[in-house]
Amino acid sequence: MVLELEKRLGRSLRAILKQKYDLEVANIPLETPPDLRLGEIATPIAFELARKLRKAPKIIAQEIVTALGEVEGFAHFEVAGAGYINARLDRAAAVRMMGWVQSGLPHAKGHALVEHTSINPNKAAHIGHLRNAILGDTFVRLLRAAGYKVDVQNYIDNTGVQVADVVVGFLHLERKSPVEIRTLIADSTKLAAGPEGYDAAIDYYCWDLYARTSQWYEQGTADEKAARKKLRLDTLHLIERGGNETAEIADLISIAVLRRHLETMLRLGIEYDFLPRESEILHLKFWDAAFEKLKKSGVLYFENEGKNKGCWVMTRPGAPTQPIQDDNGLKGTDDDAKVIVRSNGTVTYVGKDIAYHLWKFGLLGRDFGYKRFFQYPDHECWISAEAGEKEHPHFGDASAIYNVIDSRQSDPQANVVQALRGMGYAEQADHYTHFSYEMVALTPRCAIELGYEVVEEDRGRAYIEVSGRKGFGVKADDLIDKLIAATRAEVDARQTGGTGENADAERHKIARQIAIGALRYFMLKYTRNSVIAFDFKDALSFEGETGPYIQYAVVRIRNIFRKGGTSPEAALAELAELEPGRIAQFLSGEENDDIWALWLRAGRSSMVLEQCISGSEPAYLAKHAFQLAQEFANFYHRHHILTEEDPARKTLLLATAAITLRELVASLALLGIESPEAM
RNA sequence: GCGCCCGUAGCUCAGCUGGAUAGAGCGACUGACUACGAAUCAGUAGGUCGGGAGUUCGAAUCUCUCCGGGCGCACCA
Repeated sequence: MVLELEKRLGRSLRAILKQKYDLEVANIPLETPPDLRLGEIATPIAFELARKLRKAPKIIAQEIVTALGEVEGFAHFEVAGAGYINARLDRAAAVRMMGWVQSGLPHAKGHALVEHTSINPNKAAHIGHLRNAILGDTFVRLLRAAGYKVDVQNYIDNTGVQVADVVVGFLHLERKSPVEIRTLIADSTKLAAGPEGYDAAIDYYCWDLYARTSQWYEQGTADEKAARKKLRLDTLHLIERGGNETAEIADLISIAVLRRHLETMLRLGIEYDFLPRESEILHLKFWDAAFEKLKKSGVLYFENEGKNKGCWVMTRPGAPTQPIQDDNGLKGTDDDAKVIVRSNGTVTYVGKDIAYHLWKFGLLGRDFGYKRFFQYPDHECWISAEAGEKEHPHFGDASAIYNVIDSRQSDPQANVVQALRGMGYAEQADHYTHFSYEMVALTPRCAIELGYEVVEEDRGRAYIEVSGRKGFGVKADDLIDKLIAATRAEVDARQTGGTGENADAERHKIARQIAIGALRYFMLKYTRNSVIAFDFKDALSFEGETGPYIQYAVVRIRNIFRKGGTSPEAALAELAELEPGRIAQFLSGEENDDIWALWLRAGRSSMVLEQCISGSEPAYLAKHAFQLAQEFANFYHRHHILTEEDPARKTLLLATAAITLRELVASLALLGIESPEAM
């Protein structure tokens, strides 16, 4: 609602500036006044024009207000302060505008591809991965709500060193045979379903084994260390090549761990459409196709001199585009260039990534094979395969891509974009978004609480980085379990869900909804480039700026309708029957500002959604939902709806609750948070 | 050395493309349950927006510089 009105006002203002002063202003700055008493929308445009027109801002503002006359949806305009133009909305009209079911189907905006999670399939997911997956999943929901067709991908590096390390651990540290490994995986799946829970699961097993193997590389004599490092490299090469027993073991492990990751993420309502794997990128020769294009476009050149002699390299972003020349005009070498093909002929990570991203945009001329892998309640998740199923959906060919990858990888990401641009794909490069975010770290207190040794040097720090290699971190499933236990205790204390036959199932469901709400909100309330210093005290909090606070507002509204024997739909239908004059009466005056504030906030949702997408920042919506809930709590305490004697006013109050409910539930859903029936 | 990010209340963080008296949560202290359930609300205290200079009618926001912290700068992935 506010978005539409702002656009309308912007158009009117632009027309006036053109007609009156012959000025073309592309973007009229519009803002929210600090106080409702100053109106709902304001513009400081007169300040900007003061110099150009050589007139006082106040006079310009007055001229514009006079020229504006009447604009539909607005009550009136006024000049305030040193030259602000403040707009006051026609409150009754705004309310009636929102009361109708307006949203409709958003128009098609294009095909977006979001890649997130992408955990190395060699250990359990931890809180850092949760932030990635929750950010990515939420952004997917936002894009879909805005009208994009979205494919969700989870890239699986099943042939990298991390998987190799676990394979080395199984084969050489534990000296397990392939048969034993197979049995272990099968058994762990059964055990994890029983009382032992996730502690018995394969990803937990690998968590410890990976840490032990990493340590093992560093132990022993110099000769032993060298031998172990060689073992690691040989294992990696066997896995990359494929078609051997080591590669089969690696595949077994990575598939089993991957399934666990999908299960963990499903607990949070996170689903994927496609799982492209590195093994297929290698075996289907994506690189060969990319290499030809890179050479042809001149992005890659062969280095004959300097430290990168014998490599195919590319110029880094920001570096001079032409090879460096010395004082004598002789072409020198760019030692700072990025190596893409090593002197031994193998491709680096960035090289493979360029090929993969050409595929994402449909520019590679090759495709994956596709196999069914994981069944969700309402759709299938596919995985890449060398020889896939005949019938399969098609992925790739996106017009915009979003890579949810932590900020430490911004350099390689920039290299890939640079390569695309260099190949002439400027349009694609412009729609390539590195959706970067900062890591989740542990506070020293939290680390000590978990029983980790914290060296003196780290105790004074604000946070300590999580490390899979060291086995240092909080596992995702452990955290979820802990949250559910805590919410269940609260639910039991309140006897939410009653004491009847189905009480246990009901309470479990509610506890789960609240726990997930708390976790997702916790990961979304911080803006992307803020490091989260994780602490159980904050993550297990259900009060204040948290998911449960917002869910509680929803439950309260539902209780009102339940006790009042009516429904939100009925309340809005009744509102439509009310004459505008009465609505205006109930919304005018400062004593009713809190009611109007709720409508206004609720009416900002689509604007917030747009901001979230243009800024790639889900935190704006998290904040918005909280503020809406907060304003409702305020309203709730000030007005007792069900005992309101004036039926017309009661209708308006009920409609206010109905609109708030609609927007809260919708906002929570976009954040991936369910709205419980009771709590 | 080069690049990116950060520094706002005791703590954790918002502050949108520069705009009107800098906000929230937590913590502290006062109060409010016979109510549409207090996972709530009202109130109080608490900030030279890291320091300095500049641009501007106007700077937490833009530029420069300094200080302090984090992360990247592989023929690793």
